[in-house]
Amino acid sequence: MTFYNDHSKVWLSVDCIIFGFDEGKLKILIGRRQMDPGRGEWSLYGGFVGGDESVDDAASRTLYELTGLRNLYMRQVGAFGNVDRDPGERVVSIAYYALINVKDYDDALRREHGVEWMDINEIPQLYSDHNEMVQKARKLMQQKLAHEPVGFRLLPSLFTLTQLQKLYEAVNGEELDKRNFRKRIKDMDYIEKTELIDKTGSKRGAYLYRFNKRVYNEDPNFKI
Amino acid sequence: MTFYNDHSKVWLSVDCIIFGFDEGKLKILIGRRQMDPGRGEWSLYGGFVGGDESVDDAASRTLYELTGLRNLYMRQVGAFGNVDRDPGERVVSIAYYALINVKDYDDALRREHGVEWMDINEIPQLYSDHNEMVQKARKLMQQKLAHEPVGFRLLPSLFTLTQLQKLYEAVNGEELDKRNFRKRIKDMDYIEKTELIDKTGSKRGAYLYRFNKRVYNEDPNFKI
DNA sequence: CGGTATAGTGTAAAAAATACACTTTACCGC
DNA sequence: GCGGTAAAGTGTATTTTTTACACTATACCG
Repeated sequence: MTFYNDHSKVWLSVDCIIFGFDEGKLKILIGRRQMDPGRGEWSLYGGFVGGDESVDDAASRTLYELTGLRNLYMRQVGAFGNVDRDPGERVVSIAYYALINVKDYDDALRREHGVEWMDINEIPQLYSDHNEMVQKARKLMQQKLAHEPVGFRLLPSLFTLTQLQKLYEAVNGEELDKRNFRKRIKDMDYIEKTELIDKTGSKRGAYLYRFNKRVYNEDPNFKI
Repeated sequence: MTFYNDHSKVWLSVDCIIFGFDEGKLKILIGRRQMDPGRGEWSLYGGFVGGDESVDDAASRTLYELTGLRNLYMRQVGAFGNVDRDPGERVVSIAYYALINVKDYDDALRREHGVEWMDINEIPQLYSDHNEMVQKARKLMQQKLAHEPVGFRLLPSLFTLTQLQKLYEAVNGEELDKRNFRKRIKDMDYIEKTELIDKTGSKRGAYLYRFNKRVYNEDPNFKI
C-alpha cells in the first residue's frame, strides 16, 4: 500500500432503499428532503455514519430510526463516491437495501417521518445519485430473490400462494404461470402449508403457508 | 435524511483484488505490507481516496500506480466499514476487483512494488479484513463470468479453446466436459475462430480464437 | 516410423422448463 | 334457493436444455 499525497477525510453517510410489497406492487419508501441542499426534492432516507459505529451498524440504526424495527433483512448495495454527488461538502454514501413487511410499519410513524410508499416502477427523479442507488438495489434484490427465499421478509408470516406468486411477479416484472409456480413451490420443503385459511382474498378461501427457517437452513435447495 | 449527533469524518481507502490467470490457475496480486500497522503481513494493494477524485477514480489510479495499465476491467466489491478494521485511525475501505492479462503486467514493475501472483486457493491470512474482501470479490467475479464474457480480460487477445476452458475451470473450481464446453462456445457468435494456430501448447497446434466486442454488443447472448 | 500428447468432433439419454384449460368452492344478489 | 361470479386448485404432454460419453486426427520427437 502506498500513500497518495492529496488524500483527505470525508463524511460518510448511508442511504436506504426500503422495499415493501403492498397491493400487489413492489414499493420503496421515499420522502421530500427536509434540508439544504436539495430541500423539497424526492430522496431516499439516510443518515450519517457515526465515529463509533460500523457502516453496517449505521444502516441498521438509520432503519430503526425510520421504522422502529430491528433486525430487518438488509444488504449492502455499494459505495457511491462521485466528488460532486452532494453539493457543498464531500459526502460518500454507502447504499443499503432492506426488506420489510409493510404491515409491520406503523403508519403514523411513517407519516411523522414524511416518507411514503411509492411503486418501484413510478419512482420520480430523486436527489443526487439516488435513482442510481435504487436501480442497483433493485437489480441486486432481484438476483437475491432468484437464489434465496428472501421474499418472506416482504410478506406477513402467513401468506397464500397467490400472494407469493404476485410478489415474485412484482419483483421480476413478469407474469408467471400458476401451475408451474405452484409445482416449484411444492418442491420447497421449507414452505409449509398450514390448515389455516385466508378468506379476505376470495370467497372460496385459500390455504395459508409459512416459511420454515429451520427446514430451509437444514436443506437449502433454493430456486424460483 | 436526519442527522446523527456523533458523526464524524473518516479516511477512505480503496483496496484492489487483481485477478490474473497463469499456468492454468486463477491468481491474485498480494504483497507484504510496508507500513505500520501490520508491517510485514500479507495484504492487498490499496491507496487512499483523494479529496479531488471519485472513489472509482481512486481505484483506477491505484491500479495504474501498481500495474502501469489503464482502462482495466474493474468492478466495485463493496464497502468495508467495521470500526476497528484498521488499528489506529478509522479507515473505511472500498474494495474493487480488476481483471488483467498477466502478460500485460511488466514483471520488473511488479517486483518493484513487492507484489506477487498467488493462487486464489492458497491465499494466506491477510491483513485486517482483506480475506473477506477476497472472498466476496471471488464470488462476484464468478457470478459475473457466468453471465458475461469478461474472461477475455484475463487472456491474451488470441487464445485457444483449451485455454478458455481452463480459465472457466479455474474460476469455477470444477472441471468441464470438453465437448459440451465447445458446443456452447460455438453458439456464441462473438467468439471468432481465426486462421491462426498456436503451436506452443501442443505438437498438433490449436486454432486461435478472439473475442469480438462489436458482435457481442449487438447480440448479447452471454452464458457459459 | 512408432510413440505420445493435445486438438477436435456427434449422438443419445435425462432433466428441466414450458405451455396449456378445466373443476371446485363459497359468497352474493336476486 | 339458485344462478352468477371470482378466485383456488390441479396434471400432462412438448420442448428445450443439460449431461454423459469415446474415438480419430495431427504433428512433433526420438
